[in-house]
Amino acid sequence: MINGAPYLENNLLHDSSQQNLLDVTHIKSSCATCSLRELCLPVGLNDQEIQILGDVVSHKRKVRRGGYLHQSGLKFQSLFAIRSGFLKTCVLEEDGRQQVTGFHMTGELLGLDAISSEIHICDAIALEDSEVCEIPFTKLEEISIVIPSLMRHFHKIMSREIVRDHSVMLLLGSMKAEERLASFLLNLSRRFSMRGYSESDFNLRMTREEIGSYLGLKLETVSRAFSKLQDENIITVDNKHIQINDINRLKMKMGNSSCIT
Amino acid sequence: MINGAPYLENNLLHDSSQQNLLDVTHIKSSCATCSLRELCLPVGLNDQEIQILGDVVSHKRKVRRGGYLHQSGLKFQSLFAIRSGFLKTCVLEEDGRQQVTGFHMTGELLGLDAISSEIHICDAIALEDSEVCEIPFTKLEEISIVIPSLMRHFHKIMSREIVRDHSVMLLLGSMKAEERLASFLLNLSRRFSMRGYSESDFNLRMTREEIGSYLGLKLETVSRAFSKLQDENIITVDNKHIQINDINRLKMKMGNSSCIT
DNA sequence: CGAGGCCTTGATGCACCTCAACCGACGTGG
DNA sequence: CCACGTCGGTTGAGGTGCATCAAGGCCTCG
Repeated sequence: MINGAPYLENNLLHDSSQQNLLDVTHIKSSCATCSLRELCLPVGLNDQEIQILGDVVSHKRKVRRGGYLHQSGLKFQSLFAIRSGFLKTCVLEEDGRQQVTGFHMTGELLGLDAISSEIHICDAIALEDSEVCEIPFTKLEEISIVIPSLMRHFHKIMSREIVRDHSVMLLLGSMKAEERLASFLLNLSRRFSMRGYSESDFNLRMTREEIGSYLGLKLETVSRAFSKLQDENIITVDNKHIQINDINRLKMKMGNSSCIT
Repeated sequence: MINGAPYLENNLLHDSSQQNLLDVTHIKSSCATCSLRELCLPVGLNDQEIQILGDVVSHKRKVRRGGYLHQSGLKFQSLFAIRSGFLKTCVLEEDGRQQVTGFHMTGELLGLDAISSEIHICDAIALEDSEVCEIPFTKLEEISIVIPSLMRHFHKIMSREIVRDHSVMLLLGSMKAEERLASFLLNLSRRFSMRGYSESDFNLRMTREEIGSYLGLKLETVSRAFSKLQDENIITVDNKHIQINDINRLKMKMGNSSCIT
């Protein structure tokens, strides 16, 4: 999908990848050679341990823009580590509204919320063509018995997700629209910069409505908040292209509250 | 505290001890005889495994009403399982405001958010005299290597916390005051009923202000929402004593949204 | 008794929602 | 080619739900 390559390619490894309903393809991959190993699950593992993990994480899946990585209600079997691309997770309410619970980029792990019930309780949708590594969860638990440092790191990842959620709760519970948007932009900025991209110049992958859903605001309010920050010369907005002109004043906008982690 | 008894009493049963800086006491305990083992970490373990776990969970701590179980910034070493009582967790912002991130009752596990940084990032404060079991986290990780079902259950507990946080995010992001309060009351009701207490008649342990902080509302708004639900004969409010008169209509109040899990 | 904590209720203001109009980009089909 | 619809975004006008400010009641405690 990234250069228009056919999805239905057939490779001969133990991986026979047909496109399924969820709009993905399967490809062999390995942790040992992955450029994300300092960001992803393998953090802190030695070569041998990475090899064991890589054998478990044998499948790579592609999800095209707009496609589902997983859907609410489906049985949970694997976590997904994002190799490239950008996804959102969202829960669908009975009345059709959907609430975005997170935006996810390379090196992040998806599916942690499904461990408890073994059923996916949210949808994961690609906001741009994406590739993920599939990590069968029971196998991950098995090898984490022989690789204690992997287990420890996995626990930290889950814990970090809880911390992140708490900071979003704080945002939703006590910040004004402009503060929320500032916090959101700074969070994106930091995550882009951690991945080697510019911290002050990036493209949003999501619509105003998705941002609003995540921040507990209506899309018009998000748009107005963007305009206001631009009027103050703190950022420059050109549709989805954002430049942060004065990151310190953007931080001031958040008031005394701490940023989304 | 409850009846004005001195705190520094020294009794000779397995029930006493000295008050330390964090206002707690240390006592020997065991999972094998704990009435909460179907609710707490030991879920699904056999007798031998419970024994191993019980040996690790050797200390019981008491926290008086208003006392800290742990404080933000302190080094994380143990998880805490609540044996009795009721606690809140909250983060303190730079400007002095505090936001409640959760209310916690018997059988629930505290400290999961501190695993990632190994530093407590929130305060845990007892809302009534409470007892907790202290679970040294590195030991828990060690024994979960030899008790895979413990590891699996622990992962589910962490995952459940993430699910819970997502449902609170949904509440904060999209529900009106009355819906939030209804959701909150139904959540308490369900958790009380799981523990053998009445689902329709209970006492709140927290103030209106703490409820408001948790729900992203001001205390006056919480108070008005209580009054409104009472005016409609859905609940009866007598200060902290709540009776749910019509649980179905209370559920309707939440709209189509799902409850806090 | 007075002080302080917790709660309730009323009056007022404002931040955000809602509704609506409009714009530009893009794709489609006559 | 242009007409047209759709989608995402911006902006304005008006309404409203909640915050804010303020007063007063109840209870406990010293």
